[in-house]
Amino acid sequence: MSWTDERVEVLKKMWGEGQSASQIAKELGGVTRNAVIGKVHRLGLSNRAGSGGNAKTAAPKAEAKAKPAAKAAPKKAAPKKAPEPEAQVEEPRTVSASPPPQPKMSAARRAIIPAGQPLPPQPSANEISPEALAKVNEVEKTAKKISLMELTEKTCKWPVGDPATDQFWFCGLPVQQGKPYCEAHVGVAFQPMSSRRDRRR
DNA sequence: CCCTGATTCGC
DNA sequence: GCGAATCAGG
Repeated sequence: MSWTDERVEVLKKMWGEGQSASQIAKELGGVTRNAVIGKVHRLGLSNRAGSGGNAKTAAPKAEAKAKPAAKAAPKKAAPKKAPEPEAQVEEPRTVSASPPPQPKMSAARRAIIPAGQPLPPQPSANEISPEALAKVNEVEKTAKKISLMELTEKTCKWPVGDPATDQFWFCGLPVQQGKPYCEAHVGVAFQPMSSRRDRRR
């Protein structure tokens, strides 16, 4: 496979949307996530925030490790510094009861839900960590709001709203590994027994 | 172990 | 230019 204009376009789009390299690779097909990342870098759009944003995962170390076999001598050098001040841009999300835009449904359709997942308990917003709750509220604003049919094993299955109304959707954000929910919802779904214990305060 | 992106370097 | 191998981190 080669990087045709169309494929590059998809790459750019998805990367811009914050999709992970592996997701993009799967979507495109015929390439690995490494290829995607490599391409991303060569295209010069390594960081997603345009300006000011930094890849938080960039920590060049200058120490070689034991190589398994005869490999080239490692050269870790030229660390990049980006002294740019962060410019957090808040997007005025106008999410009322409007139908969520459905950008596109494509090859992301491959995993059928086993139908085994028990529905999560509704967030009885009571004794959950204020932080976790705040986070969830945040997330629910930016959630993908997908429908039942759109659930995959990799989409957060946290339900929001009343199933009896059309105000019902699933979070749909990328799940925490191993969990059925995204990070934020894992936070409220799985409470340490300790925290709910002495709620009698 | 699952994942993420970053970097290097032979091709 | 490409991407596997590797690295580093969550």
